[in-house]
Amino acid sequence: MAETARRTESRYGNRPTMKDVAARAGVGLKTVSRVVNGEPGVTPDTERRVQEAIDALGFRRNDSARVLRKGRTASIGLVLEDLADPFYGPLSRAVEEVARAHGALLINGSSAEDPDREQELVLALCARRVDGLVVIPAGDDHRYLEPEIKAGVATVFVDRPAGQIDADVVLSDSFGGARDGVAHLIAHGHRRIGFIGDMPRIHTAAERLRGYRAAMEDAGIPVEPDWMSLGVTGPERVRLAAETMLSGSSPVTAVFAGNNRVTVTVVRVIAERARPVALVGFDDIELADLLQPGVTVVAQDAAQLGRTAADRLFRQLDGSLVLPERIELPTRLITRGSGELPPAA
Amino acid sequence: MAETARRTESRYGNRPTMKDVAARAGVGLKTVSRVVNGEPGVTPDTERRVQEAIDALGFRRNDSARVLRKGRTASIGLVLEDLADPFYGPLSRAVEEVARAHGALLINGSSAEDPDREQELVLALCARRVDGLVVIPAGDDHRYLEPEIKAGVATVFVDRPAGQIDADVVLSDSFGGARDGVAHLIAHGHRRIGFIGDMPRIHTAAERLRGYRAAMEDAGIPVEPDWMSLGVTGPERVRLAAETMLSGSSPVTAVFAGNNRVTVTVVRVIAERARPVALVGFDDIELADLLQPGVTVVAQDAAQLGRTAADRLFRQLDGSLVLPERIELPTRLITRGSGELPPAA
DNA sequence: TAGAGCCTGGACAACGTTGTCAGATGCGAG
DNA sequence: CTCGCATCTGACAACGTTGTCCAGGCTCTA
Repeated sequence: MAETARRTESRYGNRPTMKDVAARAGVGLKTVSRVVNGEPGVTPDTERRVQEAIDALGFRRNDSARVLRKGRTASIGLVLEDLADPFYGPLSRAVEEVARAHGALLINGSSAEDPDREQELVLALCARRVDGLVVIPAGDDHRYLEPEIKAGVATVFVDRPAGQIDADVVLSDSFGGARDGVAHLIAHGHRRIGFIGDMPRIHTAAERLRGYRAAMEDAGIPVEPDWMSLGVTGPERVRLAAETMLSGSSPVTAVFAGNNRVTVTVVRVIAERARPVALVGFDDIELADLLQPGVTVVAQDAAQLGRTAADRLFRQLDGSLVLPERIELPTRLITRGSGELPPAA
Repeated sequence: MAETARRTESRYGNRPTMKDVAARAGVGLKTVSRVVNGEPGVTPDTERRVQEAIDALGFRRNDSARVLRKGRTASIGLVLEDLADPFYGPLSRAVEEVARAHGALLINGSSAEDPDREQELVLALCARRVDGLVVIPAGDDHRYLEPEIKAGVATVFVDRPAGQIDADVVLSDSFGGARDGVAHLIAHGHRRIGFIGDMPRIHTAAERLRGYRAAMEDAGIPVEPDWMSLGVTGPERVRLAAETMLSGSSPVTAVFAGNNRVTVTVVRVIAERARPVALVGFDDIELADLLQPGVTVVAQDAAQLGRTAADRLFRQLDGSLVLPERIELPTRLITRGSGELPPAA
């Protein structure tokens, strides 16, 4: 049991290769290759000898060399904003499952909402020669991807459209979802409604704001500037924004929260206040039904977003897709109480 | 603007190579390599010509070939149970950040708690020649990894120890955390306390059960068999288990939930019942503080777990680590109300 | 001005695998 | 007994990159 002897004699590079296996089994290089890949044309006896040599040496095929030779890597890249965000977990998992079904591995990275970092990541993935890319864009100019796409890297954008290039996109209906959510608040008697969202350069944030404005306009309610607050979705800023809207001479009676992170902070702020405030949030959150009152949300199906995107990716690779398309998935309003509170005096 | 012409003339493999760049720039192959890698020994004028050729052709270095030549891939693998589980998001992100700081990419996969799938994934990653592996083990026999570790693949296990091999492990103190959590319930007057956990073959589940038993024994409380329920953590089974414990002739007055998934289901069951039931859960959950009552939890720091593991991984790769070690991170009891309810009659 | 030494650039092999193709072996038929 | 064919096996090149090594041109000094 000398397992502790790790990397002593063997610094690196002395892994057995097919040549070693061939030598040990007393066969040719190609025969080993045939056995490893399950190709026909090897007598059972030879195969057994090769297999024994493989086991004895602990040989494992070097996929780098294989990729170099064959062209395809059987891996796809996923670039998203933050793996730790509960919205992206299911999305990521869904992409992974589709990849797995196609025998591909998933390489992923977080852009941290930084366009430069996104580009750096994407290009690193291209250098690895991933077969395809699923990108949740942070930046708004993706012309840097043009040569890659031309060279055959399948590409699908998710959650937000690509900038400056024509590519497959899978989105949720942010505009419609937000409009419906705000209309729901209006239907319950609210007229002074606040909107707190992500940075305006993020497409979904802009769309949801547009949905908010549309709902207000449809109802003939003029929107006051200080009812809207866009920016980073860290707790500090959101808290400040919410408290500002809820205070002053003519405070809002309801808030529409632009995404899951905003929603949780707004829930906290509202919970601290005496006067009830209606709330509808974009994105479902766990345990939303158990809060008092339950949080009404506009839910999007993150897993479905990921599945759809990955499906399209592999269909691009199959060659069964030709033209880029824009797919918009519907959202669903889930009423739980917080959106149905009447406006307080 | 003919961006729609994707993969027409170019099926694959006709990406420009260094040879193409060299030809176009009118220089030698190695000179291109030098420019691409920022190596010294190229006159500014030559460098400019090469750079122009690179841009004109849209050349991108093929990392597969590079890896084959150099030996190291600058990528590490992460195998966990389910990317969609909120516990693993931050862990995964933390590993990614450390990898990024070392210039490495992260390839990850979900084992879905299936030992075969775990092995399949790990070996696929080894075939890719990842430099290192962070594994949250699903199985309990990892001897299949021995040849890989010997060959130089740095390996760190997280959250649960490796089976049958001697390797670095980073854990949370499941035993101590559970014992403290249960002791907390006992301190608030409970004697009939239930335990609902994950499948017993999972190390953390077994350890937490052991912590539960220890706390009960320390208090001199004999444990009845039907106070303990271990199995899959899907809502159906957990719900059934909770309802069973809470009904009958002598129901439990408090429940210790073995992980985040169990906790949310138990919270739901408890919310439906008239009689209050005390609850302490392992793992913190979002919004736990806003529920009525707030959910008392034994929190572990998932991000710290990931960071610690990744750090050790790269220190193995540096060669600054020699002997496998077992690191146990402390847990933290966060009291919020649900654990402080007195036993109901 | 010649020689030494430095700097730049390029030819070539090697990494480990797979595809091509040709050689070897064994068997049955004429 | 020999030929032909089918079956199995192996030699070799190629994938795209980087490390080694050498050649040629330059500068600097004596």
